[in-house]
Amino acid sequence: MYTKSIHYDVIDVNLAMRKMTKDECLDDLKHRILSTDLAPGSDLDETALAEHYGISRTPMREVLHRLAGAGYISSTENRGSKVASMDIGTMRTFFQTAPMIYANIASLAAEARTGPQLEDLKAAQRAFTNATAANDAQAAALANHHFHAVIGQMAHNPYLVASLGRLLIDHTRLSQRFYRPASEEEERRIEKAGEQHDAMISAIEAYEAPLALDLSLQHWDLSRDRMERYVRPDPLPVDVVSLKDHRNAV
Amino acid sequence: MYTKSIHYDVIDVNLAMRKMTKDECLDDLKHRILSTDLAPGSDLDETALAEHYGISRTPMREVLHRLAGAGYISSTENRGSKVASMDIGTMRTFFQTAPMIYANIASLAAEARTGPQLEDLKAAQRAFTNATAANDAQAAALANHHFHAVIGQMAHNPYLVASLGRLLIDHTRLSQRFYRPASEEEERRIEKAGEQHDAMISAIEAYEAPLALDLSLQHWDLSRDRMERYVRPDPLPVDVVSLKDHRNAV
DNA sequence: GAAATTCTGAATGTATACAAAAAGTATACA
DNA sequence: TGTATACTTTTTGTATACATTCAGAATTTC
Repeated sequence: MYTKSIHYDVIDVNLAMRKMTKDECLDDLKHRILSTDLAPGSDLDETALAEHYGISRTPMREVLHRLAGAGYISSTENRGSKVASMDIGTMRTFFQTAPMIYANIASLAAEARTGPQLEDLKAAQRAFTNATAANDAQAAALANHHFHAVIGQMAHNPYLVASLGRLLIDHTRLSQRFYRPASEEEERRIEKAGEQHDAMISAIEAYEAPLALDLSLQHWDLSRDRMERYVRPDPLPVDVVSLKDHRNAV
Repeated sequence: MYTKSIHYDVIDVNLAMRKMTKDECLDDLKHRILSTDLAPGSDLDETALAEHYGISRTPMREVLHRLAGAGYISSTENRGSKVASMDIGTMRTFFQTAPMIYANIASLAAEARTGPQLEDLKAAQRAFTNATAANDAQAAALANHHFHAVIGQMAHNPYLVASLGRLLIDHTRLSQRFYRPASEEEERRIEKAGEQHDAMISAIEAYEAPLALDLSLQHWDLSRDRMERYVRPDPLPVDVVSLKDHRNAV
């Protein structure tokens, strides 16, 4: 999915494009929402979107309903759709819920995974490491999303996968900027996330459920650290004058 | 919702009815699926349904997509929709997942509930006791569904509610026949379920999260017992002859 | 007679015209 | 100036005709 990702010039985003199929349209909108290219809370005009994707309003509306069902957008009767918002309440709930779901999903995945799914997972991990190596933050976030979605498939639990899908939407949007290392320390953390992915693959491959669970919790801790560090960064220097001097000195 | 429930003669189910609004259609289909009036796995013909509800295919398709998004039905491209199936694998997963979600939802509900929601919950419980008192198994199952859905709203956690919604669909369908007591013992169990509901209401009202969690686990145990008893009933008597004698003696 | 192929029909999928609802704008009036 | 109300515009919702797809029947071929 993320290897054959759809590419088109960002400049062209608001111009009509050659007839896209309904599924491509669905995938493209998902990617644009996950990458926060479409900001949380922004309005979606079905006529404009239909024109943009070169399909009529009927299938466009169907796509929007599917996105609403999966939690990507929220629609109100007679008042259109908007990209799912991410307010402070959502974030709190997210941090509260994610570890439990992730851990259980990982454990179930290690119990129920199939061979082909394992190959998918390894492919997703390759895409992830490629993206981080290329410093492509957006691709890395999407590849990470896909990696965890595949683990969800492995878990073979439609109930929990419904939660997981919604968690991943917000997780990916939150972490959108994290894979562009701001410091050596950050770079080391991204590296570590990749290593944790590899460890999780091994545990799942060996059907070691408790280990997979434990690793996924460690992975969550790392991810949470980075999100907290982003939400609550180091405060700006108080002594602005000396900072200015320092700048001038460069 | 379950107090002003839609009534129409069961005989009329396959005849066209006076123009229903889209939302009514959605609710009616949900009820018919939850009550297993529409059996798991059965095919849904969108043309026939549209005619039945007196709306055109466009809004009918929208309703079907909404139902698919919520897990009531599953649709395949170019091959229509069918009521979500309930195979042995689904059941296993259900029993595996339900207690965790229910318990966490109950705990969160006790932390976050609002006043109006508490009133909704009490109303749902009244509907439930009325239905059991009237020996209306179907109404009881739907009222029970609503009761737990309201607790889901209280929890204020869209991630877990996505799981809960799907669990409740299967739970309600599984327990469809349970509220028609087959014995005094069964009657006592239904009574106990109602008492547990009351205890949960009190815990939630008092913001006592750990208690609500514990009560919901007890409630689950009872529910699970009854489902197991249904799936694996007492074996038929081996000594058929003596049974026959017994019957004749009556 | 069995297998493959081509029809045929019944369903789903799409486009478009029209209806209804909401939002925005201008005007009248206090 | 501020408010209310009627009108206009924009956007969403619905119906319907048409296109496409798929499953099964009929036909052909070996």
